[in-house]
Amino acid sequence: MKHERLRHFQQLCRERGLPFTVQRRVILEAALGLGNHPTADQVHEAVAARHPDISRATVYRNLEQLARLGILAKACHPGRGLRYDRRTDVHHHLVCLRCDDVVDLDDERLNALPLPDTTALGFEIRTFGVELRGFCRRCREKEEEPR
Amino acid sequence: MKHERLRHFQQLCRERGLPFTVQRRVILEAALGLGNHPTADQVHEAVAARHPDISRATVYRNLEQLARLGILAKACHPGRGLRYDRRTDVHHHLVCLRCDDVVDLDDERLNALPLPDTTALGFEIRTFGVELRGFCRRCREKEEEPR
DNA sequence: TTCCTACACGAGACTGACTCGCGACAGCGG
DNA sequence: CCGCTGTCGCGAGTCAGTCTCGTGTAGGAA
Repeated sequence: MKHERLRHFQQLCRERGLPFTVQRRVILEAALGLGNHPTADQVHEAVAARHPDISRATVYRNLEQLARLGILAKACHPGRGLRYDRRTDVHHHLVCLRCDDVVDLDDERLNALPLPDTTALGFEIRTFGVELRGFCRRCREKEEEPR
Repeated sequence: MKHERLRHFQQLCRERGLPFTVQRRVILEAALGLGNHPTADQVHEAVAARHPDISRATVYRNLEQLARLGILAKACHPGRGLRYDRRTDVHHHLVCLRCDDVVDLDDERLNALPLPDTTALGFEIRTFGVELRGFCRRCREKEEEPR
């Protein structure tokens, strides 16, 4: 599975004329090998264990690149880069994958979502929200191909 | 509506024996007055316009407090404090409101969610995920009342 | 009203995450 | 093997967020 994604990545690089560097490969391998949603610095640490000469900036640049190509996803945890929302009721977010803008959305059907039973996990659900990811109007208008 | 939430806040402070300071009130007003998901620094900026003597640390402290009391919600945007997710398929997240931990969840019914029509907004949905917020097992076990 | 105490506040230094600019270097196509 | 183009490593810079500590103030008691 890891292998398959490496090949996929290599192919994408070729298609877009991006050099397939050693660093890129190592960084992707490390990211795939790490479990639950690592930060860029955690990936860097993992990379540095075997390749101490790969710099932090390179790791940041390449994770960004990998996310743009859709080989990795971005996740965001609360705790850092935090924002505050004056709405505390159930509502949803449209998140632009290109410009990172977020706008609120109300939708009856999403509000009425059937919540899963998480008691087996010991998790007590208090509230929820759906994150719809895609491209906003503005970004679609300046329709450049994702670099 | 703003007034009502201020009263609600004042009442909560009283119940928990928290001083209802001028700063707290001003900060809440500012946060309610700002639109789409301001950062702590944006709130600070808005506050500073009329109250230049309110420090940044105070704004941070109080926003945190307001979120704990449930008067504001935390939202997180991609862009900062970013994490990378090796899964690019549709899956969902359990987010603990106390310790900010995030774990993956798979659920057939959530995967089959009826997505709303956002063409009127010019937004093109590519993927989505449901964020279930609540309390994880570990935090529920050290069941202290939320301060 | 005045006093008391616990908590909150302000200032500013500090930490750690992230970015930028630049000269050197390495894929890759020819 | 050569040259072009984009990437790399470095190190300094920026910015968000936190901590410490001495001072101030809300709110309850007298």
